[in-house]
Amino acid sequence: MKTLTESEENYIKALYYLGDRDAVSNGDLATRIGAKGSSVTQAVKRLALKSLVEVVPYRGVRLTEDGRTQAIHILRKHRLWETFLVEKLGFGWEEVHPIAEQLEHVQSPELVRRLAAFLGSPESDPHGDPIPHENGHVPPKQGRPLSVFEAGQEFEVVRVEDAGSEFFSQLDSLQIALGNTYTVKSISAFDKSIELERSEGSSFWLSSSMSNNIYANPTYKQS
Amino acid sequence: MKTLTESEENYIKALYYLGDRDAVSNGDLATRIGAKGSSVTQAVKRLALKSLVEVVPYRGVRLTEDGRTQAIHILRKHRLWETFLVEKLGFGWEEVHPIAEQLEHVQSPELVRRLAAFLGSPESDPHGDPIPHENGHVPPKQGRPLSVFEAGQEFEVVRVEDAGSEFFSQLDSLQIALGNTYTVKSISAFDKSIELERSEGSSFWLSSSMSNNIYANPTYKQS
DNA sequence: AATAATTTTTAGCTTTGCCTAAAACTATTT
DNA sequence: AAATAGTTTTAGGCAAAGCTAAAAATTATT
Repeated sequence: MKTLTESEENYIKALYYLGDRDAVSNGDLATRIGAKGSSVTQAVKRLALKSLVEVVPYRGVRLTEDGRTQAIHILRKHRLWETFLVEKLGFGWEEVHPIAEQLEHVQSPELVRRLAAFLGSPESDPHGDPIPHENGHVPPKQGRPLSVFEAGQEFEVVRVEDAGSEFFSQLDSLQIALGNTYTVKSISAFDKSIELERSEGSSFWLSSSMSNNIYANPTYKQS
Repeated sequence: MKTLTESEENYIKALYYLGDRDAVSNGDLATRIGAKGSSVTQAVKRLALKSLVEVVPYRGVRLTEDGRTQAIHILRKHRLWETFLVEKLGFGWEEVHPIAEQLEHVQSPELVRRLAAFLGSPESDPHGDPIPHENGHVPPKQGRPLSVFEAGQEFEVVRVEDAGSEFFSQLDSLQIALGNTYTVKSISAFDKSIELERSEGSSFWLSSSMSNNIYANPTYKQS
């Protein structure tokens, strides 16, 4: 398993994100990477030479098992570093992504092992995304979007999708954080916005564009 | 102050190490970087275009004030990360250099600030080398080589030079660590090897090639 | 001072990774 | 089925960073 360049790592990470085991179109990959289609064509050719992907011209690119394994390891590093930045250095959860994108390229298996241990082998990162295990196992993503819950349902926020820094500051100003529980008070028939009640009694409205990026598990309160 | 490539950062770091404000020869720089002279000639031309160095053909290269400032910031990052790796992750002091060489290239001033705070704003790294301040001030290197001490003198080990992993394991097996104090019991007239006495009474001999890489401050014991 | 040895630079080649513009292929629509 | 629209690939450039081999400049030696 040879060590990859930073660009190569970014490509297989993007391929895993966009398609996991499925084929990804040149265009989607180009958008995700932020390069032109012609650059992507070239890049995936190089990746194919290293058996990280399989390419069918005009049809798309797909990770090989080897490529997928490597992608997962990079994801593991990314999420461990994000956890470190928030838990140990006190960064806000909206700030850590670009820094983790740099840190994830550092090559040292021992560093990853020690970092994970230092953090207490966390199961999920500050956004609630699962941290792949060292053996390559990727736990499933937790939670369902708030839109699926009905009035009266209590739930625990377990994950948020990265929808930009404005989304995060909105979350912060509403004091929404992972682990918090709320009850659905009502749902607007007009625009699907949701009224939530905090455990201490106060309540507030959440637009559907907000709630679509918030994932939760129902709590079956002991009666 | 534009952001540099990893290669550029390595060049200015090498220039700072080899010459600080003095000119460095192409050959010395090539050896340090691990590249051929012709590559170095090219590289320093690029650096000169960015006003990081001044080049006089056939005469050598010298950092500009801007280049020097940037070198010091990289050194600060390097030594902070080494401290993190040893203090927080439990790495041995002989293992951390190559990992810190990767981490030092991560770009985020806020990360450096928070890392320093997290570590308690350390003055020196695990080898006893001074950590440059955020404002660019570089504290002087501490200690003098053991060879300058005379029999009967007590001293505190404050710094070691990186002389390879065998050197470090030798230090470990003799239980020599920063902060420890010893007394010079005798000095061999033949090969300048030194007999040292530990505070608990036991003693051992140290070859001059070992002692030349160990730096200490005399302790003036209160009588 | 002239020659020899060493160091540095120039010239030309390679790979990575990006670009634009044009050609080729696929998909859609009439 | 043909024309058009959209996507992907090819062709040709460019910059960073390395290399080798040859030329030029500097330093050392006779």
